[in-house]
Amino acid sequence: MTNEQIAGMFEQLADLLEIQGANPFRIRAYRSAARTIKSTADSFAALVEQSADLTQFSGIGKDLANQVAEVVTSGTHPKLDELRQEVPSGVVDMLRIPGVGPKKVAVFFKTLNLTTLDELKAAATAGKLSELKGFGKKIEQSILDNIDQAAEAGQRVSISVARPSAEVIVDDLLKLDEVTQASVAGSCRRRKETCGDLDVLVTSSDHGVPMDALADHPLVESVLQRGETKQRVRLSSGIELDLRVVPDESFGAALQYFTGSKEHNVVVRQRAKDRGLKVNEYGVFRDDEQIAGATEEDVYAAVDLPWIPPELRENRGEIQAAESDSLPELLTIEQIKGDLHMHTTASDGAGSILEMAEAAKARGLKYIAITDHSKRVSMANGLDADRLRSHWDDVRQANEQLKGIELLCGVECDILEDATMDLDDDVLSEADWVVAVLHYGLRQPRDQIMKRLMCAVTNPHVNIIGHPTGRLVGRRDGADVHMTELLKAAADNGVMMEINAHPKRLDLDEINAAAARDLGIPIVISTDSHSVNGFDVLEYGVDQARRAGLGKGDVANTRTWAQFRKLLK
DNA sequence: GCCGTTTTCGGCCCGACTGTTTTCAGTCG
Repeated sequence: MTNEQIAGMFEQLADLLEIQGANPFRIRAYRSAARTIKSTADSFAALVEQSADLTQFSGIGKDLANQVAEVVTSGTHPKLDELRQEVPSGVVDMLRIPGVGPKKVAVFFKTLNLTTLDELKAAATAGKLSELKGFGKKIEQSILDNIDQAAEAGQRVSISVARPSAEVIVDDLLKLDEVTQASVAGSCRRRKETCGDLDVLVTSSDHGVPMDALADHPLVESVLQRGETKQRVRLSSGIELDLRVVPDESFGAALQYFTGSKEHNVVVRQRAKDRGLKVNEYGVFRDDEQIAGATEEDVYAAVDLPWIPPELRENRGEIQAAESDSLPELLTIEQIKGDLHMHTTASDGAGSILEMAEAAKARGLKYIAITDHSKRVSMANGLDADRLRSHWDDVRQANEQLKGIELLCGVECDILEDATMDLDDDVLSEADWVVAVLHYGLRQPRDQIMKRLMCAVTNPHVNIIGHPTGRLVGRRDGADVHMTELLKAAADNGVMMEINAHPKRLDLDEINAAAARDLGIPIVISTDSHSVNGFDVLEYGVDQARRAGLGKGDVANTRTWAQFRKLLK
């Protein structure tokens, strides 16, 4: 049972309790525990086996600790099963309709006995919803307008899709004479892997101007809401965007507020309260007097904290670090000197060795490793020993020709389903750099997955585990990796860990990357480029590292190759 | 349901927008 699964059960429980009208703070407790479990690197299943004290984790008390133990040992949750009996899953699906929350869902279920989205749609079409007390024609129509999207609603989009749109809109709003400041906020500013929607903030002498400009923007499909200070639109890409217009003296407070995360802000506001202050999106107030708010720095200073980088604002220790003046100096993309994972036409890449090298050099990289696939990946034209040796000859020859960049002979070697390496040790021993990866058999049981990873970690020639879990963001869970065990073995055997920068992978995630760093494992951020444009994704890997709190010293490919190779076993 | 050393009870962040109301509830972020 993975942390994700345990957290998922608590989240379902919270949804069901909400529809039943349970105590909102009890519901919050379940959500908060789910969040803690999801954002912990250690496996709760393993912790239960070791009889560890789970109440050491924030938001998990005696009762929830028992529930976790029960879930892990029995695989089921009696209270959840009971609630599922009482509330059909189709009722929970109704929560995905924008504008429909637990209270309305409860009315649909309890008074009209509607149990699926289809039944709800039929009832709305027949005009039955508007006959309910507290409901009218507008709500009914809004449900009809949105119900077909309910299946897609709530789905998050990749940061690589969301962020470019938001930045174009911010740039265009900044061109308006009436707009003085503008910024992306929300999860996009925190550089999360995915965004549920976009938040954009502007200050303007005239509220109407930026709102009109947004409504007419080529990326915008329709306006969903418009008030005095807030406008919600849908982009043609399907992403929804909130625009907020605030006065200049409130820009910092609004930016802080709308950047979130919610959990981070709760702590900031509690600190304000403890100091007799109130923080809202308009500023920091003592009684009715505004004492801060023009800049984010002022807001944090008002609660006795230094400015905290948005990537860290998740209430995962950054407040304590800020308090003790030990916030990390986060990695920047300019500090990356080499890229150690990429493909060429020798396997499934689109660029030649020289094309990839020139493109890397043009981006300021000083060294790259050519790491084409090994033979098991036949679909990608993976290389056997003979082809690989001949390919390395070409790499060495290219290295002779090129000035200003160093080329390394590498390979992305599969860890086979039977826990052996796809290439023999004598071949691997000739490589400058060996990336070991799982591609096939990701659904194998944990024991076999771990056997395979241990085979790679203990191999004397393997330098790094690439995309360690094999997950695809929002599409496929990774293999059932016992991460704590893997990281410990990697640390013991001098094996590094990759943050694969491709926005579909971002693997390790920020939780596990931080856990690796804590064990002193050098992290390498790699693009896994399959073409000369593939290097573009580096920024997403850097963002992931920043969210993990990594600095220059934690990331090995900030070093020159001469320094880097001293880290190799 | 969690949390805490001023508390083991009584708190738990705050405001905008919408739609349905004649002053507020629900939803959202």
